[in-house]
Formats: sequence, structure tokens, C-alpha cells
Amino acid sequence: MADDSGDPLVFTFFNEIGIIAQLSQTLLERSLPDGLRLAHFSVLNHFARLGGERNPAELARAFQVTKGAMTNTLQRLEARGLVEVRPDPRDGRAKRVRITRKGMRARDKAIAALAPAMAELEARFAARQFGGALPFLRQVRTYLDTARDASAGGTG
Amino acid sequence: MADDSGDPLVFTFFNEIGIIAQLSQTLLERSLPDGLRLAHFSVLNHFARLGGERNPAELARAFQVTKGAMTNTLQRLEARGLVEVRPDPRDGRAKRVRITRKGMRARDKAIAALAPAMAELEARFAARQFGGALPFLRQVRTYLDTARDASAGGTG
DNA sequence: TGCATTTAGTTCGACGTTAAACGATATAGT
DNA sequence: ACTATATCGTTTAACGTCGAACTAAATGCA
Repeated sequence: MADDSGDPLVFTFFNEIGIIAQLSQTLLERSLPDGLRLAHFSVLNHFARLGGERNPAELARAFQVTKGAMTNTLQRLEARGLVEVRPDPRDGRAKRVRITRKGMRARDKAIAALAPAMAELEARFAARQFGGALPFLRQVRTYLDTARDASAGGTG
Repeated sequence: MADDSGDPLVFTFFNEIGIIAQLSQTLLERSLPDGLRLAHFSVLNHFARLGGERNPAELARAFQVTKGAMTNTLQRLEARGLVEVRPDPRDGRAKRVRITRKGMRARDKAIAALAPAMAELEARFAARQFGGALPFLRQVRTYLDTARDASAGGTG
């Protein structure tokens, strides 16, 4: 998906996005400790920042993945003791997920491991540039999200 | 990887990129005819635009994928008769790949199938916005690429 | 109350990707 | 010429994701 020009701008834009996503994910996971995956770290980080409990369906929606993918992620996190899962007392179909102490520690360790790469990025580009790019990216993401919901049915 | 704020800007930026990549790829593949995948279409489109021959290693570098991934892509394309592969007469290790007539037709069909979605996107955002976002994205991609080469060895 | 529809979570199969190891060929240096 | 190193393409195992099918429970409606 690299490619040069000759394609319409929209093509090139999504090409670039795709490559950045792939490269950054690979690079990130190379820094993450204990074979933690981006998906796993993202969930831990979510809980570490926002606290509280969620059910898998909420998480799937928040992270824009299918329910199946979230089931997989949570199973791995739970197997490693980074997350706790219990039945939802108010809904017999649902579960409640929350981060454990060990999960918090793993997340902190991951953040620390990521710090150098982050610093390097911010040094090279100035945080302002990332901030500047965000509004448009968010618009595009929001649009794609509604387009997805239009053609299929939500996440899962 | 959706998430709200609270994270450093760089985090949020890459979160957004990751989601856009995933959503756009899924959406795109839903429009593509005959179960064509993004990776396959990308290769066909590359040949359709630039013509000529490449070897798999060049393609792997151009698309920022490992050699193994490109082997897989090319095997599928060849099995469907969309590309032709022959030994490289000048290098006993290498191969030469080129698009077939059938491959050209498949690419044109794919382009046509994508047109409506593209039109909708351009209508909603104005091509200028995509163009405006590109320079920074390219810078980031280039940086990530060198960072990748620094920690490992190229593509493969 | 009873039935149809939605929602929560799991499982399965298919696919693309990475990372690593491998054999074969090229290339560079001595 | 010989040897060490780099490159080409393939293969394998592990992983995440999607999409679809499925069970169980909740909700809406008659």
C-alpha cells in the first residue's frame, strides 16, 4: 500500500494511513514488554485511565472491533491475570470486566517502555503537529464509522 | 483503540490512525468484487498504473510488507491468473512479476466498484482536505520506516 | 402471558501479517 | 579462487481480526 502518486488523493491518503498503522503497530509491539499486544495494552490503558467496569460489548464498541475479537483479547488478558471478569448481576447475558492490580502494573511498565519512542516522536515532530492532524482524522473516522453501521450492523 | 482523550496527543493520533486503517480496509474490501483483498487490489493497481515488471522483493519494499506476506499475496494472485510470474533471467534467486490481461480487467472492475464510495468521500470532505493531511502523514511514515530499519533489517 | 426480535458473549473457519529459519544464489573482500 | 556475507523467495508457527452461526437472556408487542 505504499505506492507513489497517480492515484486519486483519497487513495493515497488511505494508503498512507494503512502503512502508518501497520508500521506503528509493529514498532509499538516491539517495545511492549512481555509480548503484550497493542490490543491488550489498549484495553489495559483504557481501564487505567478511566477506571471502573465495562462489559465486553462496550469495550468492543469503544475499540471498534467485533465482539469475537474482544472475546479473544479479554480471554488472554484474563489468563494472564491482568483483568478480572465476573457475571453481570443485572444482566444474565452480560459480564463485567475490570483491571487488576497486576494489570495496572503491567500497564505502567508498558507506558515506561514506550516513553523513549514517544519522546523521540515528540522531539521530531512537535506535539502541535499531531494535534493539528487530529480534527480531520476524527472526522474521517466518524464518517467511516457511520458508513460501517449503514452497510452492516454495528460491531459484531 | 478508539478511546477518548487523557492520553498524550501522540497516542491519540496513532489510535485514530489505527481505527481509520481498520475501518477503511474493512469497508473497502466489502466493496471489492470477487472477494478481492486490499493487498491483492493494491498490487494489481500498482501494476496497472506503473506497468512493467517487478520482483517480489521490490514489491514487498514498495508496500512495506514482509517478503513472506508478499509471497502469499503473489501466490493468490497467480492462482487466479491475475499476475504472471517467471524466473528472473538475470538473477537465479529472483522472479519477475507482471500483471495479466485478466488482472487488468479485475483491477478496472474493482476501481469501478470503488467509485461510488470514493465519490461519497470526496463529496463529504473535499479532496483538498485529504491533500492537506498528506504531507504530515508522509513525514510520519518516512520516520517510522527509518525507525523500523534501525531496529530490524528492512522488510523481511 | 406468549412470541418475535434484539442483544451479550462464544466459537469456528478463513485470511493476512509478522518473525524466524532455511536453501539457493550473488556479491565483496582477501 | 575461496570464503564470508548479503539477498531472494519460501515455508512454518503464532497471532489478531473478520464474518457468520449459535446459545442464552432480555426486550417489545400483542
